[in-house]
Amino acid sequence: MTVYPSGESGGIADPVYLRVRERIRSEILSGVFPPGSRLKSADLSKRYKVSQMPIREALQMLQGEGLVTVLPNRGASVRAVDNRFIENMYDIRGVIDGLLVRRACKLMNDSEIFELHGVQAKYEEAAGAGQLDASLELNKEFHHIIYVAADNPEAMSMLECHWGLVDSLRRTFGFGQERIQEIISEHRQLLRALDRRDEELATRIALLHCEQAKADLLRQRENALGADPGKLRNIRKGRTA
Amino acid sequence: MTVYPSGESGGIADPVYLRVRERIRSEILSGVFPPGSRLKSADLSKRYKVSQMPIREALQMLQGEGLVTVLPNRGASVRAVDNRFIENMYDIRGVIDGLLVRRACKLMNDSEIFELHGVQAKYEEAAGAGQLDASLELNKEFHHIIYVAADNPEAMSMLECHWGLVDSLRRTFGFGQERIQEIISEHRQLLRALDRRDEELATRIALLHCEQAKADLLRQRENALGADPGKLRNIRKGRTA
DNA sequence: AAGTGGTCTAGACCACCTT
DNA sequence: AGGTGGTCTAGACCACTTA
Repeated sequence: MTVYPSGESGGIADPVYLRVRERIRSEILSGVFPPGSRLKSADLSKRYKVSQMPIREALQMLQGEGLVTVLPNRGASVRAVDNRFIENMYDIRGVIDGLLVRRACKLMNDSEIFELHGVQAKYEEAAGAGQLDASLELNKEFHHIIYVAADNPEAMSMLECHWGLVDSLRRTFGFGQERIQEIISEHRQLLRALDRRDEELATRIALLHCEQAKADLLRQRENALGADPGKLRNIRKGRTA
Repeated sequence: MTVYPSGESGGIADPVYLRVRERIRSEILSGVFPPGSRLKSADLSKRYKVSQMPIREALQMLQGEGLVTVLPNRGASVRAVDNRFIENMYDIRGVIDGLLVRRACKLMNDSEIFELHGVQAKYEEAAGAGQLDASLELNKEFHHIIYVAADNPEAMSMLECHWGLVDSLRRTFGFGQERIQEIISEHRQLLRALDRRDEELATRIALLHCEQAKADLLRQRENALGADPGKLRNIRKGRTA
């Protein structure tokens, strides 16, 4: 028996095109397919031992995530995951998150805010104990509750679509020393703003939260690349594999 | 010889999955497939006389536009294009547009702003002469120049992805009497803010511009549905065709 | 346990780029 | 023209839903 974890591709993704999507994404992020390289369906077909169609689908979805570019009759190529790309992603994230938090602030009832406090408590516990997986999950849950309350499924799916990418980056580069404490503090500030129903403040904090996350991720990435210079630049605009 | 009109699917879309996408989109918007109805690839396959794979692709893309929902192993269904949906779309549009205008305000050089003035002049001319197609096109060009200058291709493609939908809605419901004059006025205000490099003001105007567009479209739609009540509610949660 | 309908495969087809 | 590689088709396969 296979169970889908409530709509997201969070756990074990059953259909081939979803599994292929995961593999391609992780291989792009780990540098197997360098920026600019072309992703030919025939190659990938041999590599993953599946036919071309699921690969096409996976590539389309990855285009939705911003990781690849697909042109009609011309195939797919890897979008460069450089500082600019990460900044762009987080800038988008920031404004949409702000939008959703603003609306959530208007629409959430007290019991939902109470639930949020509970998740935050569990998050602080897991983060304090240094459990990365659990805290990533709880962090996701924290924001998810807000997104659902904002009652804008279109915006929510945009954000959650990018979450896969952000998650992968986080698992690759980790968090800075003090970032966890900052996250906790920012979440607390957000909770306070929600408690007071202060839309302006809540929106501002959400934006700031994304700015800080962006800055931290860029720092972490800078460090990782500085320490291990060959890691993501093995080939410049090279062949597929 | 077939020529692609500069990357967008603006003109004649060659590959089957793009043509199918256009047809499904227009049939959803014209009410052939009512909200909530399931889109079965086998049915569509017979209807359009193509095999299932291009249809799958088209549905995936339409999911990206927000028009349909696709669940793994469970197929696609039509997202309700109701007031809430339109509001959500324009809310997203507003914040991303704001983001791009803010950055464009920082990054644009004088010649680009000059070009913008030129497009605006042509827009006012076409709009004054009541040329709907030309003015829609020039309006698109106006915003496109700003988006390109903002140097955030990820955000730009999100916006332009939704443009197809907005365009279809506009062609269906048209503009309100005074809306064209408002657009001209709002564009002029935006130009003035850009001339002065006033980021805050420019961002605020961009947001307002989207709010007004949203309000106008909702009014137009309300009128159309009021005048012709059966048009989009022929079936409630009905079968496919 | 059968049925419906989504997914995958292999190979043919055809658009675009190179010579 | 030839080659590469994206796209399309038909049918088999298999997951999920009905009875």
